[in-house]
Amino acid sequence: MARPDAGGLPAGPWDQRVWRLVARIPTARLATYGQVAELLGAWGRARQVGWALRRLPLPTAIPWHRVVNARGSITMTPSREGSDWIQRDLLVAEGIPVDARGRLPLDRFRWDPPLPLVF
DNA sequence: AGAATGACGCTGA
DNA sequence: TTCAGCGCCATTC
Repeated sequence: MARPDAGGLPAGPWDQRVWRLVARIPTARLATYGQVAELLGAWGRARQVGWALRRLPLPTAIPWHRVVNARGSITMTPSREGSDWIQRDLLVAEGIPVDARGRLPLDRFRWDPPLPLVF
Protein backbone atom coordinates (compact mmCIF):
# COMPACT_ATOMS: atom_id res chain seq x y z
CA MET A 1 0.00 0.00 0.00
CA ALA A 2 2.36 2.62 1.18
CA ARG A 3 4.97 3.10 -1.47
CA PRO A 4 8.29 2.29 0.17
CA ASP A 5 10.89 4.68 -1.09
CA ALA A 6 14.21 3.05 -1.78
CA GLY A 7 15.83 6.40 -2.32
CA GLY A 8 18.77 6.70 -0.02
CA LEU A 9 18.73 3.07 1.06
CA PRO A 10 21.62 1.07 -0.35
CA ALA A 11 20.56 -1.48 -2.95
CA GLY A 12 21.18 -5.07 -1.93
CA PRO A 13 23.24 -7.54 -3.98
CA TRP A 14 20.09 -8.93 -5.56
CA ASP A 15 19.09 -5.54 -6.88
CA GLN A 16 22.60 -4.98 -8.22
CA ARG A 17 22.56 -8.27 -10.11
CA VAL A 18 19.15 -7.60 -11.62
CA TRP A 19 20.18 -4.11 -12.67
CA ARG A 20 23.46 -5.23 -14.22
CA LEU A 21 21.71 -7.86 -16.29
CA VAL A 22 18.91 -5.55 -17.40
CA ALA A 23 21.56 -3.00 -18.34
CA ARG A 24 22.71 -5.25 -21.19
CA ILE A 25 19.33 -5.61 -22.88
CA PRO A 26 19.85 -3.93 -26.29
CA THR A 27 17.71 -1.10 -27.58
CA ALA A 28 14.34 -2.23 -28.91
CA ARG A 29 14.66 -5.69 -27.42
CA LEU A 30 12.43 -7.17 -24.72
CA ALA A 31 12.92 -9.58 -21.83
CA THR A 32 10.40 -10.91 -19.31
CA TYR A 33 10.66 -10.85 -15.52
CA GLY A 34 10.83 -14.62 -15.46
CA GLN A 35 13.54 -14.63 -18.12
CA VAL A 36 15.69 -12.24 -16.09
CA ALA A 37 15.21 -14.35 -12.97
CA GLU A 38 16.15 -17.47 -14.85
CA LEU A 39 19.29 -15.93 -16.30
CA LEU A 40 20.30 -15.06 -12.75
CA GLY A 41 19.81 -18.65 -11.70
CA ALA A 42 16.73 -17.74 -9.71
CA TRP A 43 13.95 -19.73 -11.36
CA GLY A 44 10.60 -18.87 -9.87
CA ARG A 45 11.55 -15.48 -8.55
CA ALA A 46 10.06 -13.31 -11.29
CA ARG A 47 8.25 -11.21 -8.69
CA GLN A 48 11.53 -10.35 -7.03
CA VAL A 49 12.81 -9.04 -10.35
CA GLY A 50 9.84 -6.74 -10.46
CA TRP A 51 10.62 -5.50 -6.99
CA ALA A 52 14.25 -4.88 -7.85
CA LEU A 53 13.21 -2.72 -10.79
CA ARG A 54 10.67 -0.97 -8.60
CA ARG A 55 13.56 0.08 -6.34
CA LEU A 56 15.45 1.76 -9.16
CA PRO A 57 15.95 5.42 -8.38
CA LEU A 58 14.46 7.25 -11.34
CA PRO A 59 15.52 8.61 -13.62
CA THR A 60 18.10 5.98 -14.45
CA ALA A 61 20.27 4.94 -17.39
CA ILE A 62 19.24 1.31 -16.83
CA PRO A 63 16.67 0.26 -19.47
CA TRP A 64 14.13 -1.07 -16.97
CA HIS A 65 11.35 -0.43 -19.46
CA ARG A 66 12.55 -3.32 -21.64
CA VAL A 67 11.33 -5.85 -19.08
CA VAL A 68 7.70 -6.92 -19.47
CA ASN A 69 5.51 -9.79 -18.28
CA ALA A 70 5.34 -13.20 -19.94
CA ARG A 71 1.94 -12.44 -21.42
CA GLY A 72 3.60 -9.91 -23.67
CA SER A 73 2.24 -6.79 -22.07
CA ILE A 74 3.13 -4.00 -19.72
CA THR A 75 1.65 -4.61 -16.28
CA MET A 76 -0.72 -1.69 -15.98
CA THR A 77 -1.63 -0.92 -12.39
CA PRO A 78 -2.27 2.26 -10.41
CA SER A 79 0.19 1.10 -7.77
CA ARG A 80 2.98 1.99 -10.20
CA GLU A 81 1.96 5.59 -10.01
CA GLY A 82 2.56 6.30 -13.66
CA SER A 83 5.73 4.33 -14.28
CA ASP A 84 3.64 1.96 -16.39
CA TRP A 85 2.71 4.73 -18.79
CA ILE A 86 6.27 6.00 -18.81
CA GLN A 87 7.33 2.47 -19.75
CA ARG A 88 4.87 2.55 -22.64
CA ASP A 89 6.20 5.86 -23.90
CA LEU A 90 9.82 4.71 -23.72
CA LEU A 91 9.08 1.53 -25.67
CA VAL A 92 7.09 3.33 -28.33
CA ALA A 93 9.98 5.77 -28.63
CA GLU A 94 12.24 2.82 -29.44
CA GLY A 95 9.91 1.70 -32.19
CA ILE A 96 8.01 -1.02 -30.37
CA PRO A 97 4.25 -0.76 -30.96
CA VAL A 98 2.24 -0.87 -27.74
CA ASP A 99 -1.54 -0.73 -27.79
CA ALA A 100 -3.72 1.11 -25.30
CA ARG A 101 -3.94 -1.94 -23.07
CA GLY A 102 -0.18 -2.28 -22.90
CA ARG A 103 0.07 -5.29 -25.16
CA LEU A 104 3.07 -5.60 -27.45
CA PRO A 105 4.59 -8.07 -29.94
CA LEU A 106 6.91 -9.82 -27.49
CA ASP A 107 7.85 -12.60 -29.88
CA ARG A 108 9.16 -10.23 -32.51
CA PHE A 109 11.30 -8.22 -30.10
CA ARG A 110 12.38 -10.92 -27.66
CA TRP A 111 15.99 -10.56 -26.51
CA ASP A 112 18.16 -13.59 -27.13
CA PRO A 113 20.94 -13.28 -24.55
CA PRO A 114 24.40 -14.13 -25.86
CA LEU A 115 25.90 -17.11 -24.10
CA PRO A 116 27.73 -17.66 -21.95
CA LEU A 117 26.51 -14.89 -19.70
CA VAL A 118 29.45 -13.75 -17.62
CA PHE A 119 29.25 -11.42 -14.70
C1' DA B 1 5.43 -13.25 14.57
C1' DG B 2 1.48 -13.69 11.29
C1' DA B 3 -1.14 -11.69 7.60
C1' DA B 4 -1.29 -9.10 3.50
C1' DT B 5 0.65 -7.52 -0.77
C1' DG B 6 2.42 -7.52 -5.39
C1' DA B 7 6.17 -4.14 -12.10
C1' DC B 8 4.99 -12.75 -12.01
C1' DG B 9 3.65 -17.09 -14.42
C1' DC B 10 1.18 -21.27 -15.43
C1' DT B 11 -3.10 -23.96 -15.87
C1' DG B 12 -7.73 -24.72 -16.66
C1' DA B 13 -12.47 -23.15 -17.60
C1' DT C 1 -8.85 -14.82 -25.80
C1' DT C 2 -10.04 -13.44 -21.45
C1' DC C 3 -10.24 -14.49 -16.57
C1' DA C 4 -10.12 -16.68 -12.06
C1' DG C 5 -7.42 -19.51 -9.16
C1' DC C 6 -2.94 -21.02 -7.39
C1' DG C 7 1.85 -21.39 -6.35
C1' DC C 8 5.55 -18.58 -5.59
C1' DC C 9 8.53 -15.68 -2.23
C1' DA C 10 10.68 -11.16 -0.64
C1' DT C 11 8.85 -7.12 1.25
C1' DT C 12 5.50 -4.60 4.12
C1' DC C 13 2.10 -3.93 7.36
